[in-house]
Amino acid sequence: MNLPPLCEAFVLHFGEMGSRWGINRTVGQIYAVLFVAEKPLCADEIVEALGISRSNVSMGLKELQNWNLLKPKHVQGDRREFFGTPDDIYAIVRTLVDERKKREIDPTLTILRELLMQSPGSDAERHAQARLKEMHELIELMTGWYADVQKLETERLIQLLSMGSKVVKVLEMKDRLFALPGGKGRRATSSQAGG
Amino acid sequence: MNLPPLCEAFVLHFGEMGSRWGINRTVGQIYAVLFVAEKPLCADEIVEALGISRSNVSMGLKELQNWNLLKPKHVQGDRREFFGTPDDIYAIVRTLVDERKKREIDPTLTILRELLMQSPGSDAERHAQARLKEMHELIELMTGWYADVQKLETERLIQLLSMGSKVVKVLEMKDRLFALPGGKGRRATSSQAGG
DNA sequence: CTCTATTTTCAGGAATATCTGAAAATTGGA
DNA sequence: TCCAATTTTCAGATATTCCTGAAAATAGAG
Repeated sequence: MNLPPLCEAFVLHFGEMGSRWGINRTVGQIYAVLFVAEKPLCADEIVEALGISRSNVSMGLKELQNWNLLKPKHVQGDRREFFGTPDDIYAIVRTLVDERKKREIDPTLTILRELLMQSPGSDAERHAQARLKEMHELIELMTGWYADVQKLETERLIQLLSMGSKVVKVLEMKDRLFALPGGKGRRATSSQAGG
Repeated sequence: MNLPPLCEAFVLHFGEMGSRWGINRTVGQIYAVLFVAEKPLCADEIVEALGISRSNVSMGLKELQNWNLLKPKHVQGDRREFFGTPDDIYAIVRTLVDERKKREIDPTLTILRELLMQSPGSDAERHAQARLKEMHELIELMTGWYADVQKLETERLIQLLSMGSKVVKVLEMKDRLFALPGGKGRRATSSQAGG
């Protein structure tokens, strides 16, 4: 590997972490190199940096492009293609989450819905369905939250995350100010997000 | 595989998804079986259900126990050990996130902090550090949010998630009600969560 | 169109990860 | 203590994933 020590340390760690996330170590390393690079790199520069084969880089870049994680760039009068990562790290995370959701969560929701439609043929299946229903509702709750929060501009998102659970305090305050007739027990257990 | 069709479909899908998450397919299947089971199962019942070797089940269960994802149960007058999953699916997700954080995020934060302490020896390293700083701040923001939100009781958590980005509306309202002297520009860009 | 730099593909070898059966270890009861 | 049921370990077999070099495909310049 042919990188400044600091970059190398990061690249190695990132590759390692990637491999715990079902991402090919090399692909993780390629992304790490591009992430810390000062400017977009071409395939051969990545080969040079990581000391892996050209074909491996090609496959890795293709994989990353399938994930929408790269910004390709063409240089005038140069036939090679250069690649960088988005400057905005929030954009990167949004893409990552979107893609993982598309590949893993959405198919799971589909299966769960299919299985919940079936009429159970035994107590075992009835019980399984009850469990799957819980899972389905939880996933819907979380993806619903994400879909909503995803629309926020970064500034607002940061504000929201910085607040953490303190928003609950604000909500309580709101509830007190505009006290509902029903008193404190505004339940939100089921999947409805409520208008 | 020896399971009711509905369970089998779920188990297969879950194993498949697990393997995309860096989790051994079989381990995922074992958890899926336990998740939908009506009662805790012993190792041989899992062998029977999944059609895999006894030793494989043993290793899988050990793995799941390392993740704190199982509820072991002993039956009076039976030497075998039985395993179930927590009834509360929110508890399961909390454990999952906690463990993943411990294994993946925390070490990453450690590395990032180490690298940010170093004095850059070149422009390349200086630029890399700037990038790593962005990443570090983002991760701190997210883990800070999680640490905070994690403390909420499930009921409150559901309420919070159900609101999604609507809390931002509430925050705006709060800001209007208690208008700060400085006007609208309360910035929250840096890592401080603000008391 | 031709030429050449560049990228992509892919068969097969290398490296990892997973799984199994057999043997060892553990454990609770007699 | 000893015994038998149960669990765990682990070396080697199997399966999967990853990587490479060579060959094919692509694409821009002339």
